[in-house]
Formats: sequence, structure tokens, C-alpha cells
Amino acid sequence: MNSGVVAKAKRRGAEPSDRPALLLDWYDRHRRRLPWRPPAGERADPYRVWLSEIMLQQTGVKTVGPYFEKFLARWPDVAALGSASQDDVLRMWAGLGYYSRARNLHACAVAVLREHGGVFPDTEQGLRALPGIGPYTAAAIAAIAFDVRTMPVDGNIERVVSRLYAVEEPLPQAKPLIGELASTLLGPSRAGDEKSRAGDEKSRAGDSAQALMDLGSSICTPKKPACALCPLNEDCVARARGDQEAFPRKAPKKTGTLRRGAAFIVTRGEQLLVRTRVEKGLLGGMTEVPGSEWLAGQDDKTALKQAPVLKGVTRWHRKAGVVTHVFTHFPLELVIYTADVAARTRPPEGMRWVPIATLADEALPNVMRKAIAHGLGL
DNA sequence: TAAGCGTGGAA
DNA sequence: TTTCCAAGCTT
Repeated sequence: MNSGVVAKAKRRGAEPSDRPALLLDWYDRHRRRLPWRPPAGERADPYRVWLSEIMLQQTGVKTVGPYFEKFLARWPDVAALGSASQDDVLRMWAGLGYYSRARNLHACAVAVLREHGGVFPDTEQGLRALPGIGPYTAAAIAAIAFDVRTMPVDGNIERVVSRLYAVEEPLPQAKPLIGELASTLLGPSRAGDEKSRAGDEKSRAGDSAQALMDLGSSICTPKKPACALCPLNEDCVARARGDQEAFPRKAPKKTGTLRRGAAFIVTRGEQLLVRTRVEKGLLGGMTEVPGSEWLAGQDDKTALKQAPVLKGVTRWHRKAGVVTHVFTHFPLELVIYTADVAARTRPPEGMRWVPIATLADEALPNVMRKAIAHGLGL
């Protein structure tokens, strides 16, 4: 066990700096308590590690917390999740975004259940073959849940490492280099072993990785990093030059073009007309109200022509204002039209009526919740 | 290889 | 307000 005293002695220069040890020592003192993390020293549950890692892809810790708790309460293990319907999973995921993650999460649980007897593979290669698990997530699960000596590289670690070494190459080209540099921050494994599993002499690979992530999220932040508190500050090349915030280098991202469309809020008493989006692509498999295409330069007249055909609807009421929403790659403006139809009016092909009172349980993405709220005057 | 894919929080 | 961006994956 690395004590703070030992670490500080090394930092004074009596010995060459031992970055892996400094890092683990810092982690032992500042480790965050998170819903998916077991108490210090206890073995992590692969199911929880996997579930949290999928939710955390491009999504903040604070946002994920409640969703993780909800999922764990309803589906406490991979067998339970693999036995659920995809639609139930999408409903629970609604609001978290990047819905292909939810579809892949379910597909992965099914695969683990049917092809691996309900037990997660304990190697990167085995994990990588599962839906929704890419290079980062495979390495993260292997290191955190199975103590495989590997270093997952996420956005936090890219930032920490690119600063530590002042990596001039821009992302994403610099990924391989950053991966190599990041791996030097892993502690030693037992001689001759490619990897150490729980029960063997520990490499603490998972702790090393989570130490870098915690460091990146709390100290080595994108703006105004708290370098004075960083256990690696004496070794940091960017800090020595005073331009920490300039790393990682990356090309500026282009902003998408505004798209416009119409959404049709059709009520039948206390029910609302909805349909399910196609499985693939934007908001795939999620519930939506009928609407026009979303196109750059879409004009209101063209959009209105794409209204659903319902018996008895002679005119649409246009609500004042527009609903705006920003996706990753484009902003959207929706014009909202409403209509109320007689009881027993049949839904158009592929659509259905749902009680407004139970909308909260539908697999509605947030953009649709906004549109419905606007249309219903909520 | 580059583009597609949500959302909300923070500065 | 605007901009950035958070434990990336898929095609």
C-alpha cells in the first residue's frame, strides 16, 4: 500500500518520481464515492461496471446517477435485464440520450445471457465482441471489474495525458500516442504476467484508470485546472510551460445547419396520437408524435402537407411560437399544430392512441416531451 | 475515415 | 447568451 508519506518523499526528489504510485496514492485519499463503485478494496460487480460504463458514454456522472439507480432496482443483474423487452429498456432510458446505447445495452444483456451463460467475458477481446462495447468500454470493464492490466482512454485521460506530456498532435489522430503514454501510468504487474486477475498480486489497473478519470474530472479540468492540487504537477510539461488549457489539441468542430419541421399534436379526449420511429438512426425505436421531415430550409406550407390524415380534421391550429431543440449535429425548430378529434376516431396506419396521463412511461425523447408540452399548453 | 448520434450542466 | 463538452460506438 502506498502511503502519502512515501509518495511525498519521492516527490521531493530523493528518488525518481513514481507516477503510478503517486496516482494510486492520490486515488486512495480522494476517490469519489459513486453509485456503481463498491467500497474501497472491494471487488466490483461486472454487471454494474458495464451498466455504468454504457450510461457514462458521453454523459455526465450527475446525469447518470438516477438512471443507474432506476435500472439497478428494476433489473438487478444481467439475467433480469436480458429477460426484459427492448421497449421496456427504451422506456427506462428515455431522456438519457444516444438511444442506440439502450438498444445495444439490451442486445448485450441478451448475448451475455444466451451465449455466455449470464457471465461477462473477462478479457478485452471477449468484451469487445459484444454490442455497444468499443475499445474504451472493453478496456474499462476489463480493468475495473477483472483487474486486467490495461488502460482505458476516455476524454478525461486524453486531457490529463496530453497535458502531462504536452502532446502537440491533435485529436483524434493522437489517440494511439496518448494510449501508449497513458499505459505508462499503470502500476507494475507481477513479473511474467500479461495481466493480473483478482486474487493474484494486484496491478490495480482499474484503480489507476479511475484515478486518472477522477483527476481529470475534478482537478485537471478543461478550464482553469487546479494544478496546485494535482499529484502529478511536478511532472507536467504543459504546466511547466503555463499553457495547460491549450491541451488537448483538437480541431474546432463545425456546427450543424438549422433544420425545421412541424409536429402534430392530435388529441382524442384524454388521449394523444403517437407512432414509433424506425429502429435505426436518429431517436431510433423511440416514440414520437406524427410530424414532417426535419430539413434545412423546410417551409411551413410543405411541412403542413405532411400532417396525418384523420377523419374529421378540417383544419389545424397553429400554436404560437416554436419548439427549439439542439441535437449533437444540428439545431431544430419545430412548429406545433394541434387538432382534437371525435371519440372513436381511428388512428392512421402505424399510429396509436396513448393516454396523456401515462405519457411519462412512454419511450419519449426529450424533444418530443417539449413538443407535446407546447402543444398541450402545459 | 468521418459523420451520425441526445441531453443538460457549467463557465 | 453562447460555447463547450461528458467514463464513445457504429457504420
